Amino acid sequence: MDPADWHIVRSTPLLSGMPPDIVQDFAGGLVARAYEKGTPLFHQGQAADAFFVILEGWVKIYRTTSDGLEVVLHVFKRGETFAEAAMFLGGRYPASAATVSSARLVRIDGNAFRTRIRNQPELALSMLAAASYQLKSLVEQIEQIKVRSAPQRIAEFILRLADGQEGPAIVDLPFEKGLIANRLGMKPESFSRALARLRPLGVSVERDVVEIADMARLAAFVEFTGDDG
Amino acid sequence: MDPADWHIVRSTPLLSGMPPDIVQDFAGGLVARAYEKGTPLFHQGQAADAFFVILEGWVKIYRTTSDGLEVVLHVFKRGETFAEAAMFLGGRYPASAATVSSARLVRIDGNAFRTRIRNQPELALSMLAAASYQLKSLVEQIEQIKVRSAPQRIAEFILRLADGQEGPAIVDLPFEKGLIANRLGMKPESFSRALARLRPLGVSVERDVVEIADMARLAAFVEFTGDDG
DNA sequence: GTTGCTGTTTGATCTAGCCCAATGCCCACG
DNA sequence: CGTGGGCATTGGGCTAGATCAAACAGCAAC
Repeated sequence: MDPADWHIVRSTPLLSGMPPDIVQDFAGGLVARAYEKGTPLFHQGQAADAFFVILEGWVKIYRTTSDGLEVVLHVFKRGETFAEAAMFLGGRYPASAATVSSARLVRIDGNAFRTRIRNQPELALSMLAAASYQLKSLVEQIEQIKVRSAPQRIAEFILRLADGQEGPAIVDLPFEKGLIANRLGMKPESFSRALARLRPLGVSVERDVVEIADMARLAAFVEFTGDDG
Repeated sequence: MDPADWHIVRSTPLLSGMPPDIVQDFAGGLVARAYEKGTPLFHQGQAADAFFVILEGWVKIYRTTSDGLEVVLHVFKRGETFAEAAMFLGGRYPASAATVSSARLVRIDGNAFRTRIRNQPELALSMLAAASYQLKSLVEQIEQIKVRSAPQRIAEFILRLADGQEGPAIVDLPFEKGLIANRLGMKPESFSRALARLRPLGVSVERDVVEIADMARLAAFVEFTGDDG
């Protein structure tokens, strides 16, 4: 854990509310570890005894149905924490997690963290904030799956990647298209075609590099129910 | 608030973790109130200054999109609390709420509750439990929308209503079919047709009463991806 | 270079569920 | 006891996206 790593850990929504001395107190125990792409971190149903901070790379949260289908619920990125709500309860993970790129993570043990919280009510407040943020994001995701078309969902995804840029922009797709497709609730073939359908809106794709002529146009497209034009 | 009401309030997951004396302490402030069917309780974007306990009736949580479409995220029933996570943060409600039947609710003020929590870390733990339960339920909902067919989602809904009964069973649909349809992510027409398609599995419908010949058969149907019979 | 693997694209077909519209059923109200 | 307004069902046509299948590109190992 070098200083840059520390900066990331301290700036997560979960821990940023933590008094500095408590964070320091944590310092000794935390170790960053590198994972290869595709490493499983935990499985749904397992005892939830830890949560994670991502220093580098991407991690997917997914569920496997009884007949082997995989549904990706979320893909977390550098600087985000995941599994904290499940861990906190000391129950079981409701979904599985695995890295989707090579990654560096910090694993934070649940027991240690829980006992700290009992003495630090303010910590619980940050936990609640984090949980509630997740809640909101899931709520939004449901809305999107239900009311947006495939191209709109992709457009929205790209907008998020470009994160507030204006005018023309270039973004890299951070992981395999098949995974993005799953995350957006569609099949890889549909993703490919839907992405192609964004070309008239000034979106061109070369391998995993996406070039957007005008962000505003894309944003407008996401908003409209797309009856025509 | 008669004793039966109290029993309900005390047995919510959120408050059951609360020490009895604290609950007593609350007693003075709480008032049950009756609402007509269709009464809005709060709107998305409003300051989240309270949460609710349902003593009687049903409440829907929904989002209205920019073009007026409504997506129902959840329908809560008697004995459940809602909006606690949003309230707790003191931020804004991420969705709207309205009664879908005549109802009796207890409204619990956020400020009062928040200050109590600061002194009672254990309370925060129950809050977290509640939040995490919601999280899990949303996660499951996303999985269902993505991988289950319309008839399967309905079957699942019925199974939940019948809550563990075995063999033959009879259940009442608790509110309008259109609302159930929305909650399950489909149109009323689709709901009607999909429900009819469950007849071969021993499900018959008469107005809002559903008769199931064999719960096990329905449960099996939900599991299989339905490639064929 | 060749082989093989994995991920992506493209094509052709099929279908679940949406849209639009009509009709029917029930209950409330005069 | 009629009549009107909500909800529910039914019908027909349509389109988005799934499915099945094949071609294709990049990359690693040999």
